[in-house]
Amino acid sequence: MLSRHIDEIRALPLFAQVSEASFRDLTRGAYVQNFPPRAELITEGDPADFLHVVISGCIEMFASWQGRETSLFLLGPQDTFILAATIKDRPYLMSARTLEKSRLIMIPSEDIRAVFERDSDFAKAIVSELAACYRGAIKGAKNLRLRTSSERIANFLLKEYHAHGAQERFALDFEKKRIATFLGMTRENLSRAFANLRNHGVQVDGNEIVITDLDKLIAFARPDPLID
Amino acid sequence: MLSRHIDEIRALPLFAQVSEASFRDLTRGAYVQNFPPRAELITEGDPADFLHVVISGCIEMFASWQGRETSLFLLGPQDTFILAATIKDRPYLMSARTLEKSRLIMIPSEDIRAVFERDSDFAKAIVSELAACYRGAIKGAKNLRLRTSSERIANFLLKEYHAHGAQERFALDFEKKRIATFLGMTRENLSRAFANLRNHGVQVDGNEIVITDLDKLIAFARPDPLID
DNA sequence: CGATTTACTTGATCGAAATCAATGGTGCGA
DNA sequence: TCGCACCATTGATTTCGATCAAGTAAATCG
Repeated sequence: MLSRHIDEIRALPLFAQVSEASFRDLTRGAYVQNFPPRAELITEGDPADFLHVVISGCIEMFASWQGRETSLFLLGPQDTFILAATIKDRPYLMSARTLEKSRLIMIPSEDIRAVFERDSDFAKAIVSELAACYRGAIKGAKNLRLRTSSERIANFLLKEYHAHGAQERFALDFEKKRIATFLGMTRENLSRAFANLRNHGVQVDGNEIVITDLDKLIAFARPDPLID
Repeated sequence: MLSRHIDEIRALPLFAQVSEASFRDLTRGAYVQNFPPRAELITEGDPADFLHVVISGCIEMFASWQGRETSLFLLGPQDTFILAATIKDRPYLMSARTLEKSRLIMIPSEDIRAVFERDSDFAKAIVSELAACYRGAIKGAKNLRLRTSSERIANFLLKEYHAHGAQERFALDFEKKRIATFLGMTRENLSRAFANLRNHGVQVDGNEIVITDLDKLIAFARPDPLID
């Protein structure tokens, strides 16, 4: 089960530098599991029994309080969760659910902590991963608090544009509902914001995007390496 | 200069477990500096030259974009910033300014990275600190996104209440302006929210707080260990 | 002591986004 | 092919908080 994925796991940044022995210790108790869409993987408040690594699919991290719910992150292949809870041996602060059919590796938290204690290369990898997660969280907070929804979409489209080889015409990789979640707004407001972008060099037809005026879009979006 | 503070630095969680040799290496290039109120200590985008540790005073972490500004954290004694940028050797994502007269230790980032590489106890302390920062950031995001401003204040008052030995009458430790920043709102809305809490078991007079009905306040605030 | 700044409060208005509601389009299975 | 989900769009309304505008009280300073 696990062996079919050994190589891709080994290549993940978190494991690339650890010794062969440590890697065996980490994978011995680990297993790979497939989940259907909309499966709740972990629930906030539960003890952090496993570190999860996404192999394929799409995971939403969210949190609830008093019947309200907010989406905090969207994760894809190679992302991990929730490292901080695993390390500190504290309860999860977030819940996770699949948005589509997904495959994950689950590694017992005790194994993570044990290897962390004695393999300094693994400890370094963890620090690097944690620091990256932290900076990602800060960037997300800035994106949300400093920009309007139209500005967030404009920057999102610029990133997609470059991810598609700077083609002026491309298709969105996700359904709009998911993009709305990802950008922290409702799908109604996403629609309105897309409509609004017609004034800023973007044509939208279904999930076909045409950048009609790149300079205008950039002038509106003002992408910033300290946020994006 | 530094020697007067050596003991309190040594006692910080980040340094408590490191060897004497590592501690010397960390403090050799470090220095203590005093800042007046409203001094800008670091600016987002600058290279991460120093890890900062607050000895006394109060520091606001904030970020700007396109003339807008948002306050992200308020730090006090024993808090550190910005560890993640130092570790990854990336630019700061946030700016920092003093809110009052403050004293800080500044440790060259290279020294942090050097000791981190070879002292695994220090590496562990860094992981613990980073994980704590990360979880703090998540809690902050949940507090902000899942609660209204009145609810945030209600929970803030409950924490102050317990910090003052569960006395029903106590004085606020900060000026309201600062509390507003800390809770992510304007001082006008803080005033309104305080007024609103009169319906939920709290009397406010200047910076004197009287909890007239604790159960009512708790019922309104719904404190949650996964947020507070 | 009076003058000026600073902190706080309160009211009025504005704006961004959420919510509610209605409708149109598309794919899918019976 | 018909119905049925599900997604997306659009409009109307509401809500929360920000902003603007006075005005008061307390603190500081000449």
